[in-house]
Amino acid sequence: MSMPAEPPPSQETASLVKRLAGPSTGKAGLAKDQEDINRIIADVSKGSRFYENEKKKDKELTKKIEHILHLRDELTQRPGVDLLKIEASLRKLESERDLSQTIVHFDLDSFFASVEVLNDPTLAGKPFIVGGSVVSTASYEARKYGVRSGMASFIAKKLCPQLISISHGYSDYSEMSQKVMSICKRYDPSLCPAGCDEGYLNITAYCAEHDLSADECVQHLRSAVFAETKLTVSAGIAANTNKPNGQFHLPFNSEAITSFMRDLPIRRVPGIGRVSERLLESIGIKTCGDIYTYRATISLMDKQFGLLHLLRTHLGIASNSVQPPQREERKSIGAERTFPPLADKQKILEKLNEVCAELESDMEETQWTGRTITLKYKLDSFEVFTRAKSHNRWISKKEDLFAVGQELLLPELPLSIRLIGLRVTKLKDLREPDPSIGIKRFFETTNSSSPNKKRKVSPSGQDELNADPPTEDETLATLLPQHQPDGPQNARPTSSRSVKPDPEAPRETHTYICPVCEKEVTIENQTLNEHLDLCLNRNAIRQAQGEVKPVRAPPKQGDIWERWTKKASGSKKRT
DNA sequence: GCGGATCAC
DNA sequence: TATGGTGATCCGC
Repeated sequence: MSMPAEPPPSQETASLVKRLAGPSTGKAGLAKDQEDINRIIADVSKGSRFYENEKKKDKELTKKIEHILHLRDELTQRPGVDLLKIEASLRKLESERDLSQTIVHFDLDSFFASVEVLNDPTLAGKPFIVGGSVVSTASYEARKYGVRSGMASFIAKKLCPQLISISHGYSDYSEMSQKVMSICKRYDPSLCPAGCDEGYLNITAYCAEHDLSADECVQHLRSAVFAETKLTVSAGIAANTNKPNGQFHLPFNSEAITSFMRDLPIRRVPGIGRVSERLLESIGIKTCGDIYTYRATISLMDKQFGLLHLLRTHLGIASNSVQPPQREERKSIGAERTFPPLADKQKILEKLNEVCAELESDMEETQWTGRTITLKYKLDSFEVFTRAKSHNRWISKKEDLFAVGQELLLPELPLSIRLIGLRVTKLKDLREPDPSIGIKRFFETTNSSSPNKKRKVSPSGQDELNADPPTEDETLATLLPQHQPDGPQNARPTSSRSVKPDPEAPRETHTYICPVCEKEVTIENQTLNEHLDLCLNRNAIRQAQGEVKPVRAPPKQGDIWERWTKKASGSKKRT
C-alpha cells in the first residue's frame, strides 16, 4: 500500500494549526483571511522545537484516537447498549434540574488591553498586545490580523508588523480588578471570581429584594462598572453557570436550554479543551446536540468519555451554586520559571535556587506550609516531567525547598532545561487559628480558649508560634502513616506532651492526623471521636452522592487576590 | 503516593 | 532568536 502523494488536510493538522494560532482561535474577532494567517504561522513555526513537540503530541493523540475507534468498533460488535437506561438517566437528570436560581457570568472585555488604553489613550484604535513572549491580551485592532491570546508574540509580530507590544502592568490590573469585583459584590456578596477579569454571581436574592428583573439588575451592574471604572463588562444570565458569556439571557426552561445547547460547539463547554474536542469529534460529536445522537457510543465507552457528565452537558445542566473561594480549599502552592535552555549543572541549580526563594516568599506571605514537594522541569525539547517526594515534616524554608528540589533533580541530570518549577502540596494552613476552636463552635462546646493563647505542636517541632523548644521526642514524633488500614481507633496523638494549662480553659490538647480526612487536628481527647464521626459521616455522604455527584461548582481559584495584588508593576516597555 | 495529561484563566 | 505561570483534577499505576 502506498501513501497518497498529497495528504488531505487532516483533523490532526487542522488541530495543530489551531494550537499554534492560539487556543482562542475561532472564538471572536473575525480574521481577515484565515488562510493567509495559517500559512504565516506555519512558516514561522516550522522546525522550531516547540512546533516539533506539538507535532509529536498531536501524533500521540492521533494514535490514541485510533485506539478509541478500534475499541468502539469492537464494542459495537456486541450488543449491550441499554438505550432505555440512558433515557432513564436523562429523565432523572431532568427531574433534578433547578431553575430557581439566577446566575450571572460576567467578563471584562479584553481586560488588560482596556486598562492599558485607560493609562495611555493614544493606544485606542491601534493594534497592540499585552504580554511578554506570549500574548496575554490582543486589542480588537490586533485581533483583525489573527493575533490571539496564547500566541507567541514573535508570531503576532509577523502577522502584524506594526503591532505595539506592552508589558504587563499587574498592579494596575489588580487595582481595577478589585474595583470591579467590589462593585459586583453589591449584587451578591458570595461572588465567585474566576480569574482577575471574570466571575459568577447569584443575583436571585438581590433581584427579589430590589424588585428587579434579571436583565435590569445586570444592566445596573454593567452601568455601575462602567461609571466607576470606565471598563466595559459582558454578562450572561442563565439558570446555571454555563457559558456562553456576552449579552445574553438564556430562557429559564428546559426546552429552551436544551435547544440552545443543541448547536453549541462542544469546545465551548468548560472542561472540553483541544484534546477532548478531538476525541469527541472522532466519534462524531461536534456539538452538544450530537451527544444525544451518539449516546450509545458514549455509553459503551463511559470510561473514556464520562456518560453522565456529557448527558448533563447535553441538557445544559451545571452547578448553580456560587460560592466564594475558601482559603482552606487550597491544594497547592508553587513557582516556576522559564529561561534560555541551560545544561550546566551549577547554572541549573542556581535557577532552582531562585525558584525556591520565590516560593519561600510566597509561602511566607500567604502563610502556608506543606509536606509534599513536586519538581517540574521542561527540556529544551519542551517535554515536561515531574518528580515528587512526600516527607514527614512541614517544608517552607528555601533551604529546605532547595535541598528537596536538588534531591529530585540531580538524578535526572545531565539535561538541557528551559524551565524549573517547584510545587508544595499536602498543605497546612499556618494562618488557621486553633482548629479545636472551629470544632468546638461546630458542636457548640463551651469554654473556648483564646486563639492567641493557644499552643500548637508542629510535627517538626519547629517554628510554631509560642511553641516551646522541641524535646527530642517531639522532633521525632511526626505524622501518622497516611492510610490507616485499621481504622480510626488507631489514631493517636503525634505528641503526647500536654500543653501548659490555659487559666481559662485548662485542658489537654493534642495534634492528630485524622485517619479519615487526613487533616491535622488539634483537638481535645473527648472531641476526637466527634471529629471522627463527622469525618466518617462526610465520607458516607460523599459516597451516597456518587450517583448524583458531578454537578460541580465552577473550579475554585483559591487566593486569587494574593496572586494579583502581589506583583508590582515593572516599568513599561513599548516596542 | 507518583507521574502524566488536560484544562482554565 | 523566539512559545508563560498558577492551580486544579483525573486517570492509571
